[in-house]
Amino acid sequence: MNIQLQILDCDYTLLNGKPIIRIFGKTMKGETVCVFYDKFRPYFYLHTTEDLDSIMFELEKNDLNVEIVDRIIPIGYQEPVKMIKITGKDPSKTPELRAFVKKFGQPYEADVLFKYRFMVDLNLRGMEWIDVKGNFRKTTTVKCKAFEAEEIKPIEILENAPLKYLSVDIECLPLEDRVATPDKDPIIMISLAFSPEHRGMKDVVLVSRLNKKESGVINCSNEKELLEQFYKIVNEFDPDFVIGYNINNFDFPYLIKRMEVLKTKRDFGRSEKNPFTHKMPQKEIPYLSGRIVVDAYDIIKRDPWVKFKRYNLGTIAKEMLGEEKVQMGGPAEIGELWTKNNLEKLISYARKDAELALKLVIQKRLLDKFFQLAKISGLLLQDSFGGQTQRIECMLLHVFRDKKIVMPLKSDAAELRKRNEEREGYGLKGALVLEPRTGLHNSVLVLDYKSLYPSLIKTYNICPTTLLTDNKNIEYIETPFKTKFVTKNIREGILPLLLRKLIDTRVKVKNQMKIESDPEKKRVLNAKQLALKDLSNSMYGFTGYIRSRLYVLDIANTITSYGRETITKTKKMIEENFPVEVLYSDTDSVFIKTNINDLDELKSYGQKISEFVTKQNPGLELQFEKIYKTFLILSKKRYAGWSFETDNGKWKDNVEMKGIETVRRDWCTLTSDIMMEVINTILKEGDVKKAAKQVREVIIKLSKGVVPLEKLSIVKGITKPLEDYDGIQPHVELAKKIIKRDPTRKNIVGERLEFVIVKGNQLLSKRAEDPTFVKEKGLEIDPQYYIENQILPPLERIFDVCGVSSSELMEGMRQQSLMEIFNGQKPKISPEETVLNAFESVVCKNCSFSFRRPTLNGLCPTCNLPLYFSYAGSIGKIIDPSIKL
DNA sequence: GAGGTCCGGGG
DNA sequence: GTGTACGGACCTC
Repeated sequence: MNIQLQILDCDYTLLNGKPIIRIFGKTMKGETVCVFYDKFRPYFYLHTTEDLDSIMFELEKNDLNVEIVDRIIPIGYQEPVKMIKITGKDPSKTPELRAFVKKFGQPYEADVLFKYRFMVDLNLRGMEWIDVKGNFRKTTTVKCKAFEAEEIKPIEILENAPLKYLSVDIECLPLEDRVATPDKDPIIMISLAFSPEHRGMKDVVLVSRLNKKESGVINCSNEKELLEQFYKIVNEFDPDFVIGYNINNFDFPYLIKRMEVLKTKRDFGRSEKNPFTHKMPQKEIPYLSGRIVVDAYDIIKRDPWVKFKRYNLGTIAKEMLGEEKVQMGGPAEIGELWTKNNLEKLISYARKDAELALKLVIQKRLLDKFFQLAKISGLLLQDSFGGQTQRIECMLLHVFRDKKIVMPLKSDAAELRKRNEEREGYGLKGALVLEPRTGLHNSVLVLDYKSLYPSLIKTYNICPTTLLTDNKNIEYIETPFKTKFVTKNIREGILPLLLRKLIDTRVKVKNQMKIESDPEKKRVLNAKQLALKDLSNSMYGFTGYIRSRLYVLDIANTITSYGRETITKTKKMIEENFPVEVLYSDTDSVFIKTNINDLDELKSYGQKISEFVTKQNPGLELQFEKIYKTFLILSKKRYAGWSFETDNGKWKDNVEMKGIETVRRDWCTLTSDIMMEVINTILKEGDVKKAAKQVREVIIKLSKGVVPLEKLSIVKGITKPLEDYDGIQPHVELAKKIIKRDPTRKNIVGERLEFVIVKGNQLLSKRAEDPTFVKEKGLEIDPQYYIENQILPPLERIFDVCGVSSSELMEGMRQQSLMEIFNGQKPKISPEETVLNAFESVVCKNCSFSFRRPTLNGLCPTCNLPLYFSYAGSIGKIIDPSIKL
């Protein structure tokens, strides 16, 4: 008979020293099935320059199955060579075998995980569907139905099987004055949330104490029973996904340790595999066979597109779901509520946390992109949460197999050392970032190359497999880095081929998206195109990543050098053919200053420039990206702009900031507020003087002590016992004071302390105080600290490039009394005498014509009258034009 | 700015 | 499990 399954997980077990592959999957009806397959053996390749026959003889003597095959070595363009394919019996013995055969030559693919060896060979991919021929059979080794396979084939089904999600959150009780440690401190509650409902429940809280009966709560007589109940429910519900918030780093390791301590069953995966964490030097990663562990925290934190100030569940739930956690005054309150048997709040707190983690994953569709990454790359979903390297490796393995190319081993310590040394001497030169013309500018166009590196790889056939290392008489392209690659006519590189497929598919998917009306299907398509984009963009990094299996520094350097050449040429081409100036450029984008004010006109001008450049650059496409009506650039990678982009034909504006942090953990909200205010004034009103005034007003408010304490408090966490801190830090000193004042508050490790700096003669760090304490005692804050450490440092650079020095910004602050500054006016300077130290343009006051650079004789070409420098709305002389030219 | 170190989330 | 985290912020020189 045949069954069809969606692949959730894959591993193997040994039976009589032989491996049996297990594929855990789900049928369209929602049945969990484990497919057993015993016809697959571990193997790898050996390349040697010695006599093949004698080595074969030697290997056969050791009871190994050997065969001579033709394979291509991927680094450097070359023809296939003879290799020995060595087939073993037990995958776990492969490292031994690999070490043994190293004396005969170079092994290939001898460190590919057995499950992936199998999946690649049968062309199977995580979350994809398989059609299996075979029969159901009885087994006790897995907890679901078992199916003995004769034949396994991939099939194309777009839908997902019905999947089940379980969210888990534990609460524990620190017994002593320290963070909860699993070898000593008990778990008091386990909260579970189900999707779909389990026996009519959408959630349940397990409590390790007998208490009054309540719906949605299961009382257990002790912690051991609590763990047993948990085990029972997980197996009954049989989830495909086990979800949590920071579950990888906290809940799971803690649970496992407690189960060990209390000697309860721990195999809550779908097989009886017992230790279900991989022990790694510094970290254990939970792994449940047959299920997928999903840590919402991990996924949200790693999203490169959305950044949050903090990643605790409270902040994330509020920002992403608009929901609040149940308020709890830290671990101390948990202990207190538990001791006083006041469980109502504690239960709702636990219940809410599991619910929030579940909602994040399901409502925010956190898994969509990973489903697609698994389907495209071939990784199991569980492994798709990791880094880019594994994804590329897996994709390459699939293509390499088709093309009879072998995958090199991962680098060992010696190889890594060598690469590190090579890097130091030889280096990997990155992208080109041009020195910007700092200051405030108007009417700036942003054009950029869409996927520059992937396009370059495709266009120039850049790949380890096409790199020409010796002088063969063959058709090739020489790159600006002086490396040579054979042309596509000779052999299409694997990276170019993969990228071509990824990019073409992405175009197709995006077109499908446009005509798709079903929002559900559209969402899946969108996840797919995002996954394709992620994969295309990470291809370049693979050749330059130090632990890469295809580490070829020359290739990484070739790509970046092509990038640098492209952007340099682009700038030149634009400035030579259009009356504009390229203000700044980073990697694949150019910022162009124009004299056009109308948005639509600017856009079509931008398009005209990009078309012009694109025409002269085969394989590459420069695109109009957006307009900055005003653009303030401080330095490389640090700028702000008032952006205008079209959305369905309408202009949408936004104040954007890149590299300028307005929000930082170690800044108080007053700092963030004033930075935002200043940048907005400068960008939207073009009024630097007004912005400076806004700063002076804040300084005056600080001096008068009228700024609310909430705006001045800084938050820092106590992460370790106080005696372990070396230097003196404000929040640590405050912690000491707090304990001195209130000895019952011993458990301060792990708490986040809020503090303000107050006036006094002591060292700064000794003057940190709790805001509530400051209010109670009527203490005064230290304005000098806030001005010098919180207000001025982030603002100085902004005003500096706008031509206002920090002494001007603080003008008179030290000499005059505060009231005088508050009321006083700056002396008036006639426009002709204004001194500027940067300029935007040169203007003629007579005909109002403006130029980008001064004329040679300093006179207006039409009126023959002296020209003036214009900057941020004022006209005047320039202090030292050579600096800014 | 290069290089080294600490830290995150969780209770 | 054919294994051995990671990326960013911060500090120091």
